[in-house]
Amino acid sequence: MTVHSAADGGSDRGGDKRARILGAAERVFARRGFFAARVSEIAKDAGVADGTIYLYFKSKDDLLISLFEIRMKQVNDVLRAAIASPPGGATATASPINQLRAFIKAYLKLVHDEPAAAEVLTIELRQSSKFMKEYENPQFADFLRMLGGLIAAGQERGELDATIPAHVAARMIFGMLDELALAWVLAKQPLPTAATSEAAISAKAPGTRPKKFDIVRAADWVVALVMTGLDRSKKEKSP
Amino acid sequence: MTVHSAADGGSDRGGDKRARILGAAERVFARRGFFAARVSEIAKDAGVADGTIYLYFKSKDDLLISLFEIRMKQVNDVLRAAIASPPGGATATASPINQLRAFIKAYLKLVHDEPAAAEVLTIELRQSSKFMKEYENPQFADFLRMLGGLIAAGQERGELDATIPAHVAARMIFGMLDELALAWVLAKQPLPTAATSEAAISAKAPGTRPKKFDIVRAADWVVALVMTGLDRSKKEKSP
Amino acid sequence: MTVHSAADGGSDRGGDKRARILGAAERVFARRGFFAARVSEIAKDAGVADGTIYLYFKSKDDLLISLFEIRMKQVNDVLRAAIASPPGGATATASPINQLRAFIKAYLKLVHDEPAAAEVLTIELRQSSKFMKEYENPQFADFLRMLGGLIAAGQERGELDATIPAHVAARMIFGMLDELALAWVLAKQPLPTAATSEAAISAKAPGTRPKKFDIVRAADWVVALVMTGLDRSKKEKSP
Amino acid sequence: MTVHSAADGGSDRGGDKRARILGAAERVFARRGFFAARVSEIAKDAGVADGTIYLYFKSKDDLLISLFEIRMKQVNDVLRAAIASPPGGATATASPINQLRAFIKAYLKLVHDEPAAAEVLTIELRQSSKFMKEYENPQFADFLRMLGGLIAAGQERGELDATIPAHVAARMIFGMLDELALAWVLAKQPLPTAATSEAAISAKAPGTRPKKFDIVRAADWVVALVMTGLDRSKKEKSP
DNA sequence: GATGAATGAGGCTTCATTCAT
DNA sequence: GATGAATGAAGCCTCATTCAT
Repeated sequence: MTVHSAADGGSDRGGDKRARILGAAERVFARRGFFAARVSEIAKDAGVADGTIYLYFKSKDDLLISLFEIRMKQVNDVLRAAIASPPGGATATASPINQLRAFIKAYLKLVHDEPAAAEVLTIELRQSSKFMKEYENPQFADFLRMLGGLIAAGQERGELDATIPAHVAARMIFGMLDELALAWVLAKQPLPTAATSEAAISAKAPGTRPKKFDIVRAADWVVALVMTGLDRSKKEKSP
Repeated sequence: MTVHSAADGGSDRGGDKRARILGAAERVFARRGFFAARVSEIAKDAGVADGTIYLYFKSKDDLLISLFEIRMKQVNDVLRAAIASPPGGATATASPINQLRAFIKAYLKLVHDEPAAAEVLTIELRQSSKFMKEYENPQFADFLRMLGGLIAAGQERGELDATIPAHVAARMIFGMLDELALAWVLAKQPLPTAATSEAAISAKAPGTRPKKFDIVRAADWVVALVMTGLDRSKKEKSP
Repeated sequence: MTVHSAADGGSDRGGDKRARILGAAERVFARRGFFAARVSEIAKDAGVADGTIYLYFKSKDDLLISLFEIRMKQVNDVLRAAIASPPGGATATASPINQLRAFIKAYLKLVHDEPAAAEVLTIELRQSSKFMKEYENPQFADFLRMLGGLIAAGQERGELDATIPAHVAARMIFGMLDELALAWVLAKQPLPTAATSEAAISAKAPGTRPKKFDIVRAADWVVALVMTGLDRSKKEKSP
Repeated sequence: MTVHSAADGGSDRGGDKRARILGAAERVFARRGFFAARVSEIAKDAGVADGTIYLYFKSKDDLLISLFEIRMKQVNDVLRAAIASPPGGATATASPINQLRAFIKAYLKLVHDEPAAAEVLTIELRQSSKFMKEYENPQFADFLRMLGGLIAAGQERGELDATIPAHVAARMIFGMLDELALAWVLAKQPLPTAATSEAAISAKAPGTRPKKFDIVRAADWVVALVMTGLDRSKKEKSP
């Protein structure tokens, strides 16, 4: 799945300039970070002239916002599909709990399958106060609404603990997923870019950059934590 | 608790320039974001000349790193104290579970008491891949080690679920705390700065920027989720 | 009188692209100024593609020069006709003085009838030292020669003061006409373009932008000044 | 009189950066025209770094506006002085007619003494629609008011023809002065800059660029035209 | 002839950092 | 130590012009 999703017969030629630019932007943003990314580098990576970028996007900011919206929409689409169709292919509508499980698994699978997108969503998005503070993202609101709706439904059925407000629970779950995604994404790169900045700290304290782990499998851990929690101390209750 | 906290004999005179600069940097970073923050604005806010900053810090980057390390160290100190002393003042060593509860509550209380610091820790830290990717933060490693150690201890005692690796669980919990802190910090500002940039999106989708909530109380929710999870469907509990 | 005036068999179809482009250029130059005018805006205004302009003109510069030459030639034609035919339709050759009067009146009437052309001639022409300094304009030379010739003829006949060199007097009269035209052209626009630039000064000092006046009537004032001057103090001399 | 007027002991060193920049801007604007002038060339000519210019001026536009205002103010000061003190040093207040004469002579002498300033005032000012259309210049309004006031005073005394509105007469006189200044300024340069632009027309039609003339002496011609006009045909005066 | 998407050189401006005082 | 005026590298973006269709 490249950034331009749709059926792409491999021919990256033609009028797909916009998609090429988005793809290049995603790579360069992931490589350098939004602020350190140079428009000229994106252009070169996309194989177009600098000015061409401005035929498709209003500004560098617009490029990031567009990228984010496209990606977040894809995420939402995938998640919506995941919670709509029960894994077993059963036709019965899935229960909120099963939907929640599917949601978590689908999200982390997406991170695994689209690491570049994951970088944009977990890192770049936070790069600019413009996006953090000024830019209200409808796609992200959708994401939270979907997750919160699942939880609220479960609470109404009495299947999920209702003491935690659904939208807060949604935030917490998103935080878990996001942090796992971030840790996994950062663990990936061995930083081949010989850090030019003298500010770069060379001593890599072990422990911060976690050993690479299986993010897809981590979904089970998230489900476990979210569903049953960590506490096993009350087992003595049972006679 | 100002940025220069301890070991500051009250003399806010003389060599406190370093502390004044750090305080100003924290405010300006929180106000503008790291990249949009201007060194000259920090200098003015601190009441020193631009050049003076370079007598105490190697660069703007160094300023952020120093700020982060000081704050994170304070956080770690507070958390260490919180898990060391049982809330009741009892001398007995607290159980891992109680320590975990204390840890979570102390963290969110800190966010509440020091919002400027919270901004630096939750937002600025992620603003630059320079810091995300190149800078290995020993204080953050300590934070994770402390949290992970608590969980590992609980797992060894059989009080906490051992199927989730301790360091992964620590990440998940940190993600929850961090996301709540972020939501709370961002909910705060009513954005009085009349967004001049045309890129600013005017339609403020309700729901993205959450209504202000009680972050201290939210600690109970985090504890609830972490300890017992959300699932209440196993009604076999009842006899 | 549109820009393509004569020799245009009415067929506004087909090869009139050149004329359409010139007309659009005149409007856009008048609206924006030469430097701020965009070739693409001219193209859109003319209803042709950007590239089409380059089928008819070498460059944007060439467009301005062509426009100026065409307009200036028209002006010269009108002026030549005006000084050739005595106003009363008499066949007798007009005297230089009457020709001078006719010249002045015809010029200002032209400004009144073709304000877009007047803008090009009074404003755009001076917008670029490229045109002021590098481009020697034969049409303008003709204009000055015509006016200077009139004056010289009058001087030879003893009807006009000969102390002022004819070509200098021509310059002075052109200056008067040009300045009046400029003042009149600028007085016209109520500046509907909500000045976005912060450089725009808001305080509109009354007096600079003159109230709109009757430029055709102003011809009489020019004639009066040129012919008899302002001085009325020596009238008491005569017994 | 350099751009920074005041007592300048020749030492172009010290804190006079602002003045050096203004002087350089005047030269470069005169040499290239406002639009073709490069900020970097101004900086080099002033012997400062590019960025230094922005310590003293908000933008390139601001530089031109500042330059114009300073120069125009100097012009107004000189003219005010000229019409205040009768040439003979007599203490009696000069008559409007004499003031008008003094005004005209002082203006053209100024053009002669400060050709760079004259270029800015006659050419650059008109380079941008920003200045022509958006920017209302209070100094130029003062100039016109001064000249118009002189004429109105003469008209009230009955010494000057009252059929021409004073402010229109002022415009006409300014037009004459401005056109003469322009012709003189343009006549000066032998265009040593081997025109690089292919658009440059090489054939220099003689006649357009007038032979250099004595602009100070030309003041007498302007006075003659303004006072008595050109018409000498009414010989009925004599007998 | 006509099109208009693409080009790419180059300008204005910002701002972290330096260094003479 | 402290200052803050000066520096100058470098980026985003514009827009006249070209050329494959």
